[in-house]
Amino acid sequence: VLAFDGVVLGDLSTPCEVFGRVRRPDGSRPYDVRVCSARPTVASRHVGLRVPERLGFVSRAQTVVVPGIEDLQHPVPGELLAAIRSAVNRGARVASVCSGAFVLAQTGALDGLRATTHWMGADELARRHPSIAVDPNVLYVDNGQIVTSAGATAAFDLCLHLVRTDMGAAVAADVARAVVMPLERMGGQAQFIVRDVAVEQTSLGSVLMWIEAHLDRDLSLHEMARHAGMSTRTLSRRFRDQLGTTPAQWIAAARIRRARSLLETMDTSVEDVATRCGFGSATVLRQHFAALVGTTPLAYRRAFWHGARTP
DNA sequence: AAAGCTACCCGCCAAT
DNA sequence: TGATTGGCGGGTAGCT
Repeated sequence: VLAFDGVVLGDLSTPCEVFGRVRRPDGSRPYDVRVCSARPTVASRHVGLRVPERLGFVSRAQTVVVPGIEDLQHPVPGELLAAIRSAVNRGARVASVCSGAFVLAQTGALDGLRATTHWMGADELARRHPSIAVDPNVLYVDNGQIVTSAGATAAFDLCLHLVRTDMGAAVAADVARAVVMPLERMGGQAQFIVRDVAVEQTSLGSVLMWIEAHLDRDLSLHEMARHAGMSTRTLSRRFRDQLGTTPAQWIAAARIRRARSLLETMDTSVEDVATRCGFGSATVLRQHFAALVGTTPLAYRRAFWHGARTP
């Protein structure tokens, strides 16, 4: 992970946290995360940092992360660009976060590729580098060797995506839990993952959408498998391999998302919400709600209500 | 809150 | 031969 004067602190710390917490099933750590900079200390907006590794270490990295810069007008040191460029040339994987795409673009590594960056900077990036196809509407763009991601929190998605391609979905799901990935993305992996071409092409993409559309039904593993055209055993395996969860857990998370949405906008009883989400009873809803959201349905409604009250 | 019971999950193995 | 699938069974999480 590169550091430099004017680095965006969150973009720097997120890869450290995510990759640093990854564990294989046997407990070992697949990633050795190092922060590298030209000089031993760098200044970020709110803090000063003492950085353990120099840029020379970049030549040993398999993956190089380029965090965002606070000021797009500030010139990027040549030695930093040189380190990135040589990493690209020897085939290392290079990923930019947020405005880090501007740094990466200056090395020429993005020329002719699709890329993304913070949406506020998308136009500027396209203006400075006309040969880059800038897409501001995605969380990240994976070109294989070169990866770019959008604003701050998309760094989580980028890192988890890389962990998933390296280590598989189960390991990625574990680390997502460890860093307390927001429920929206974690439980609702439909939105997060259906966008992902690799997964969308597999059989699960359509099954997940079918499930989402029939959440209120009593979905048994059997029924889902029949609809998916595979055995229950294979379906379970698919969930573990591609989503890192079990069918039942995934459905529960999807139902809770639906429940939250209903609680925010509809003034009906918890019992009714439970029925509409496919939970057998309000008790079951409360149990899952506590486990996934951390509160009770009514407390959640009190905090997040934004519908029209109907007497 | 307790208890019985269903169905889920996953390791294992034979078959494809 | 290696990869994938589907069935079996036991241990149990979760539902009634």
